Amino acid sequence: MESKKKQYSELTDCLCTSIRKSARNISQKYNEYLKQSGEDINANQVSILVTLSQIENKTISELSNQLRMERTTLTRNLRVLDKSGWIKTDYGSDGRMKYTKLSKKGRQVLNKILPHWKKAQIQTKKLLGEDLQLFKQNLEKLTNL
Amino acid sequence: MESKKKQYSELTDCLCTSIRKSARNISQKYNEYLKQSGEDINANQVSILVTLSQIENKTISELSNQLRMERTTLTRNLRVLDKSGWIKTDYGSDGRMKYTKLSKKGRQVLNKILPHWKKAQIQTKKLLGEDLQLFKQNLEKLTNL
DNA sequence: TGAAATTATGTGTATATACACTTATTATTT
DNA sequence: AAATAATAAGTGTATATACACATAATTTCA
Repeated sequence: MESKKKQYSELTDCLCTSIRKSARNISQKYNEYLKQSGEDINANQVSILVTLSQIENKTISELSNQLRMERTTLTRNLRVLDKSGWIKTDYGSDGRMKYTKLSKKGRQVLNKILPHWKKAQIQTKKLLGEDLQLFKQNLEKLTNL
Repeated sequence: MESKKKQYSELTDCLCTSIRKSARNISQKYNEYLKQSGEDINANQVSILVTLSQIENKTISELSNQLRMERTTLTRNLRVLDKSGWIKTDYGSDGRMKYTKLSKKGRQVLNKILPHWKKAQIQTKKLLGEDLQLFKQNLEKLTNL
C-alpha cells in the first residue's frame, strides 16, 4: 500500500493561487485603513474613482480595458458608485456609448480618504523595500498576459 | 481657473490596485486553460482542492488560515465543491469542528486538469524569467501583512 | 454542577467577478 | 433604402468575497 499524499506537487506552488491570496490579503488591509476615514468605501471602488479622475468622460469599454476588469463586472461596479453619487454618466452623439465621470461628491470622497490610503501604501511599500520597482514591473507583466 | 485634473497623483500608482488587476487577469488566463480539460472547474476551486490534497481532514478554520481566505468565504466556496462531489466532510469528537477532505472524484478531477494547469504555469513563469523566485518572495510578504 | 466565556461554524446582506446571451444603436453592403 | 454586420452596453445566472450577526458545542470556573 503506497502513500496517497504528496501528489500534485506541481500544483502546490502556483502563481495564480499566490496572487489571488495576496490580492485578498492586501485588499483587506487597505479596506481597514479606508474604514478609518469614516467613509463607506472600499479599495476596489477607490481604484475605479481614481481611474476616472485621470481622464474624464470614459466609455465603459475604455474603462474596462484600463482596469483590466471584465466589462460586465464594471457595469455592476459602476452601479454601486452611482448609487453613492460618486459618478455621473451621460450619452454622446453615438447613442451606444455611455460616458462616465467623477461627480463633485466623488472628488470629495477621494480627498477625504487620501491620507488613509497613503498610510496603507507607505506600510505596504516599506515591506518591499528596494524590490518595489521590479515587483511592480513583474506585476505589470502578469496584468498584460 | 485652475486645472481640475492631475490630482490624486499619489493614488494612481497603487499596489493594491495593481495586484487586484493582476489577480483578475491571471485568473482568467488559468481558467481558459482549465476549460480545455473539459471539466467545469476554475482556478479558485483548484487551489482549494490542492490545499486539501496536501493535508487531509482539515477544519474550516485551518483551511481558511492556509488559504488566507475569510472563513465565511471559504464556507461558501466549499459548498460549491461539495455540490460537485469533489470533497467529503465529517464531524470528529468535538462536535463543533467540521473536517473536510478530497473525495475520490476530487482526486480524479485534479488528475484530469493537471496537464492544462501545468501549461498555464509554464507560460506564466516564462514571463517572469529569473525574477520568479524574488517575485514569489515578495508576494509572500504581501500575503502575510 | 450550572452559569458564563470561549470556540467553531453558519447565515444575512452587499459587493465583486465573469461567462453566455440579449438589446439597442450605428455602420456597411447590396 | 432595406437588409445585414458590427459595435456598445445591459441582463441572467453562478460563483467569490467579506463584514456583522447568529447558533451550537465545548471549556472554564465560581
